[in-house]
Amino acid sequence: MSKRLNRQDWVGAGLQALAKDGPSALKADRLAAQLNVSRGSFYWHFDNLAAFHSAVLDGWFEIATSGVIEEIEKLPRGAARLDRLLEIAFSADRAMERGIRAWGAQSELVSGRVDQVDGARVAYLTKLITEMGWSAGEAKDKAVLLYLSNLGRLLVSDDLAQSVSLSMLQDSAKRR
Amino acid sequence: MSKRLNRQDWVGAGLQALAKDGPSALKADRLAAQLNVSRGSFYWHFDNLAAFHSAVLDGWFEIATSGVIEEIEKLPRGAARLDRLLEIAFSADRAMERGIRAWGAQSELVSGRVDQVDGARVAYLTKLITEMGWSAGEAKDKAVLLYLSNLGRLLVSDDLAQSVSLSMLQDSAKRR
DNA sequence: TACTCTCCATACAGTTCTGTATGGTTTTTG
DNA sequence: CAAAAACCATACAGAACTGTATGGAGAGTA
Repeated sequence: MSKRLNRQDWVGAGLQALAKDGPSALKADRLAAQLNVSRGSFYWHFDNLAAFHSAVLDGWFEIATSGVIEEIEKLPRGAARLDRLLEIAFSADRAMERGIRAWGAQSELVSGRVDQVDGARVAYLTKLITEMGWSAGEAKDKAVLLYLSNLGRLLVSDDLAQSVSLSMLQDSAKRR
Repeated sequence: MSKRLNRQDWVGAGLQALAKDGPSALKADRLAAQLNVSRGSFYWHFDNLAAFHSAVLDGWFEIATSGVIEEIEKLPRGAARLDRLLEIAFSADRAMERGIRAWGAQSELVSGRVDQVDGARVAYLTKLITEMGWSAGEAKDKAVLLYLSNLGRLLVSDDLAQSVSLSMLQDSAKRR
């Protein structure tokens, strides 16, 4: 019944496990059990755990950054872009973000990559806010606060996260 | 030279290790090596790992919440309280906060406790902002955004964290 | 059909941990 | 000082992993 697996299947399972159970779930052992295959399959697709981890990180990078920016850049320049970006960021997978950050707390390599992503996101956000007419300095400040509060939202309980609305975030970037 | 250890020593070492290397450092094995004793000591002070973890969590709770609120409550009611609270929150141990959240991503028990702390902090912050003359609704919104942006700041790279100043946060709660 | 990739199972050796059992060594106290 | 309490070392059994080696089974291709 269950078909044969490829690299993508393993990476996908890794991302899912990371979101659900944290970085300690990123083991060949457990993933194999969950996918109903033996570790033989794992070690065919990946040289070792480190190689697998690197692939998972790449998978997240694609989902969390490249993919999003590509989508935004298709929209016409203006308020619509910022709206869409905030919408995407606001509804991001909280468990995933949690898992990634947790992973970063235990691996320099991962945290370096995460910091890089944070930087890129803030830079892009700053650019969009600048396009809305704010000065460079104001835009940077607004972008940072906006990003940090949304990031905080992603890392906090469902309950607390739901007490802040998308419009509350949008307002902080638009109101003059 | 190195004296004999008590429970507190172990808990302290645990908190330090958590901040430095993440939750995967919370092992009897490694901590013992680091403290230059054998695991015999560990298992004399704690029944098992779970008991130790619980003690570490209690230690964090004390530092991160009770201790702070006690200090604030000694100050006269008014703006000074909010200032001091934000000052403390702003300069909190980022590595520790990272470690705790990372731990929470892998343990329901821990994340439950963390959510509880988040709730208590936001509630207290709301109270202080209300005391400054804002309506209940406005105060709650301001408190949440303020808390989330500072939390985000604690979890992000040094570089990004330093791009937001304490006064930027303070302003968002004070400006009319 | 035969050959060749791609994918997987199994068995083995080795590492890093947990928890228990037992006995020894300090430190405190009556 | 003697007994008790607090603290620690060592040795053992076992769980949860990693990585390697080897022998297949399945699907595509000449």
